[in-house]
Parts: sequence; structure tokens; C-alpha cells
Amino acid sequence: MSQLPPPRTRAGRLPRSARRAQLLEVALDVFVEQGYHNASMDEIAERAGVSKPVLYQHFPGKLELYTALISSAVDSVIDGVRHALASTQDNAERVRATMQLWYDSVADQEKAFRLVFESDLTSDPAVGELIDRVTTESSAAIAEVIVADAGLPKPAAQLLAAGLVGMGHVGARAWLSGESELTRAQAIELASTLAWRGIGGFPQTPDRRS
Amino acid sequence: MSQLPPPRTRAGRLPRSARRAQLLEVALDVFVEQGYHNASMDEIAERAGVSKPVLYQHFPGKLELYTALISSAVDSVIDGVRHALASTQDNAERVRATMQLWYDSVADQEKAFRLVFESDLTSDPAVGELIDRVTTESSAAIAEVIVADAGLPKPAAQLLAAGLVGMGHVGARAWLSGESELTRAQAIELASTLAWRGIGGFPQTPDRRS
DNA sequence: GCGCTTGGTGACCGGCCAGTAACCAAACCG
DNA sequence: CGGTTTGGTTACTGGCCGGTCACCAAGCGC
Repeated sequence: MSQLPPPRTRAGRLPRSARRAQLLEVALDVFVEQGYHNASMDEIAERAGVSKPVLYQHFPGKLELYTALISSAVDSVIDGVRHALASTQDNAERVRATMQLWYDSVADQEKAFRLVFESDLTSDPAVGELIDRVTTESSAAIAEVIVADAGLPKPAAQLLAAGLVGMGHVGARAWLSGESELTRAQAIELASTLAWRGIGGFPQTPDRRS
Repeated sequence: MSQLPPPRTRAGRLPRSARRAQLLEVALDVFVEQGYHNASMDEIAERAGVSKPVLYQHFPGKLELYTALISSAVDSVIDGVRHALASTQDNAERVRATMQLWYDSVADQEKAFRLVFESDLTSDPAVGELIDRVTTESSAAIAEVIVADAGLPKPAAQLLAAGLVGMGHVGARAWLSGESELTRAQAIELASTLAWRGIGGFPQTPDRRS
């Protein structure tokens, strides 16, 4: 009888670091799709074409795996905000760039974004803190600009910044899930106008830089 | 040996409807404290001074119990927004009242609010939809005012409204968790100003659409 | 005081799933 | 071509917890 090459080792062996990278990638997909609680280590392993113990050779446990992913996702979102702010000197344009970031992330189903904002492990203190960092750090970055260019005291600037952040990602998610008739560009334009009218007026004395 | 009065029946029997009400109350506490996943039916029963089967005589399962609570919490939050909007005819004041609602809810640790905004069952489609209703319906109520008083097309109004909603509750949570130096009143004042400068400029202004 | 309705109880079960023990094979190295 | 390293596997266990089964008692109506 014809001898098939015996059940081929799934997809070949991989060097340690490559396997780890692959596992992270697969785990990201699974966690984004199913959330922390519904995701099973078995499924992650299976979708990586590998058996469970391999997973545990790379990560001490499910929580640590998730934390690693969340942590990097958080950084990635914050980085996005920083880049948007750094992309121009014009504050109205800064607002627009930041708003565009939120709407793009939502519309493109950006994985890092979804992992963070749709997390179902908010009850875990460590994870909760990580997730809060998105708002905290994004606000801090924005607040820095506000303090510099509008001369507001830091706590006030931070509060306004946090409001803008919320306005961005909540508005964006609502826009997408509500299947609004507005195009993405129109939505960004509107949201930016709202934000800029709000924040742009803030220097105590009307109209300042930009 | 002296016979103690045998292990007293926990706290007396209750008529069906009263027991149900009590169970809902206890369950609300537990779910708010621990989230859906960490909460156990055993604990809810125990804290109600009752055994588990009683719980199941009133609710078919954990999910249904939770859903019942979330659903009413959602309604309660939406109602809050509607009341804030109806509390005055002055739009600047409407903005302030709504903003105050968010900050008060956060600062007072309002249970309905926390249950909704800290839910860890977002992955369940039914629950997810329920929770989205908070933004959707709140925005709809606000958008109605915007359409009426600023003459914007409905989709635009809805997007702006959603942004304001996000600005409110995200800003409020950030304010509280960041232990800002601002008092609650100051925070509300600032946030309201931001929001009103943003939205208040909108009445029939032609200057968008570049 | 007897029996039926109504509001309970204690003890158990079974599925799911994170995590592990024990063992295997490819391939590089000399 | 032997042996060690390295990347794998199969099969199991043990705890948690949602959900249930079989049974109990308080008291009201007669």
C-alpha cells in the first residue's frame, strides 16, 4: 500500500523566537475575536498548529499572555496619539489628526484598538490599570499641548484632554456601529469641528496661536 | 446536653416577590463589585442568606439574572439623560445638566452606571447590544435637541451627540480615577464649557464643508 | 391536628479548561 | 553514526461553578 509520508509534522518546526512571535500573533487574533474569557488556550494552540504545552513553554499562563498583548496594544494606541500630535504644528490640524486616528482605528477594526477598548478583563486590577493608561497617557500628551499653547493649569488641561479622548473613540464607535449615512471623511470632519470649536476657544482670551 | 434552638432558619421566609426583589438587589451589588465572570451564583445566594436553588426558582440562569439587571441599568442611565435634557429650555444649561449627570454618577459610584460602563460581558452579543443602547439612545435624545435647535441633519446631529456623550462619561471617569485636584463642581464647569463651546457654535453655521 | 401549598435546604454532578507529567523525534555536531 | 539539544506530542488531572435532584418545614384553611 502506498505509504503516505506519515502524518506530517503540522507545519515544520520553528526556532524559539519565531514560534513565540507566531503565538503572539495568533493569540491576538483569538483574543480580539472572542475576548479573554471565551478564548481558550486550546484554541490558540490549535490555530497555531501546535499543541498546548508549547504555548506554556513560551508564556507562564493565560493571563500573562493576555497581559503581554494588552500592554503592547496600549502602547501602540498611545503612540498613535503622540504621532498624530507631532504630525503638525497647527492645533486645529492636530485635533483633526487625532480624531482621524480614532475613526480610522475603528473603521479598520485595528486589532490593538479593539483589544483595548473591547476588553472583557476589566475586573482584573492589573489589566484595568493598563487599559486606563490609554486614556491617562493620551490625555497627558494632549494636555501638554494645551498647557503650552493655551496656558491652562495642568489639571484643567488634563480634564479637557480626557474629554476629547472620550469624544473621539466613543463617537467613532457609535458612528461605526450605528451604520451612519456619513462617510468616514465627513464624520471625521464633523467630529474635528466639534472638538476644535470646544478646545480652540479655550485660551482665556479668545484666539491664540494657530 | 442543652439543646440550642436548632440552627435558626437564616432570616425568615419571604413572599415570592419580596425575595425576588432582594435577590436582584444583592445580585446587583455582587455584579458591580466583581463583574459578571468573577461573580458566582453561590456567592449571590449566600449573601442573600439563601441557598442556590432559590436563586434558580426566580431566574432561569446566571445570564438572565445579569441581563435583567443590565437592562434596567441601561434604562436608568438613559432616563437620567432624558431628565437632564428636559430640566431646562436653555441649551447651555442642558449641556451643563447632562455633564453634571455623568460626573455625579461617577463620583457617587452609581451602581447602574458602573454596571453598564464596567461590564465584562461585552463579548455576549445580547449584552453588547444592550450596553450600546446607552450611547445610542442618549445620543438620540440629545440629537433630537440638536436637530430642533441647530437645524443640522439627523446623522450629523447623532454623531455630535455621541461625541458629547463620550466626552462626558470618559472625562468623568478619568477625572475620578486620576484623583484630579479639581473639585467636582470645577470639573463639571470646565467640561460643560468645553462641550458648549463645541456644540453651541453649531446652530446653522455654514462654515463646514470645505 | 391534618394535609396541601409555598418557601425553603443540602448534597451532588458533569462539563469546561487551565495547567502538567511523561515521553518522542528531528537535526545538528562532532 | 551516536548523542545531545531543541522543539515537539499525547494524555491526563484537578478545581471551579453553573445547574439540578430529592427532600424538608412552616403555617394556613378546614
